[in-house]
Amino acid sequence: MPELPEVETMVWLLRPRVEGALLEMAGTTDPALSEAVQQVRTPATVELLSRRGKYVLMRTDAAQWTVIHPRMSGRLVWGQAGRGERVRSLWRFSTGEMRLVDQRRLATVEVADGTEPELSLGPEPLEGLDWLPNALARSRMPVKVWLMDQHKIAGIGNIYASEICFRARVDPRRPACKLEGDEVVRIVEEIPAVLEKAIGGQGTTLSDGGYRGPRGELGRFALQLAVYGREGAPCAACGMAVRRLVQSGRSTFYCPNCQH
DNA sequence: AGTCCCCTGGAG
DNA sequence: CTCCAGGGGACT
Repeated sequence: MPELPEVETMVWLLRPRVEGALLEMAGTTDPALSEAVQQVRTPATVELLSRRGKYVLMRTDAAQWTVIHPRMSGRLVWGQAGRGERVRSLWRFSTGEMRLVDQRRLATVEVADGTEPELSLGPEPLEGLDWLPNALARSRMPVKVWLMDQHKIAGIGNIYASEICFRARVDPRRPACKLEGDEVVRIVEEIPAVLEKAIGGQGTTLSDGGYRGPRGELGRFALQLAVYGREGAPCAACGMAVRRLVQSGRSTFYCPNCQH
């Protein structure tokens, strides 16, 4: 479920509890994760909890990195998991416990020694986008597919890619290299606008049970999704029915009137 | 860029 | 039963 804003929110909530804490034990009940989790050296003090793209990274003073990717349904929670939630892994700290809950068991955990592991990700979208116009000009990929390509830009997923195209008034099928100058400008503006607004709302929640805030509340951004998941509903800007199409096997939502 | 795959569950 | 789901890697 999580894209950059949800992962950022997760890290933001966990960082005050985890950084500086003593990691006493790491364990898992899932065979798919045991090889990685067994390598975790304890006890060790956590020096850093950070995000890169949609990954969570934790560094300890044992010169060791744990890299967690929530994929579709994973989530890191502090304290107890909710009733019926599938706990795949647990980290016990001097300050309490962190759990990886993951209904679909698609999340990954990797452990690496030494320097920060290479993740083969494009640049962070909230650290300046001066490079983006040139990068778009070099690709014939449909712009929405391009935005979701983690090697090109890190952290944008299926929800926010549709939302960014809508707010930039760009047809998601348009080849990246064929965007007009003002369309590129709007894409550059809307990427941080959409992501930062979502972070401010502590991520997005859909009614089917994705991300929940610290007290189980609905993320505020969910109410502001303009097109994602709204096939057939009227466009907030013009009233025309929102359409759904499939690009690279993923649903894209757009307004055929507002987005050319 | 498309297809299949990993995995589980909900909706229709 | 089929289709769908916020991700992404390995194929073609």
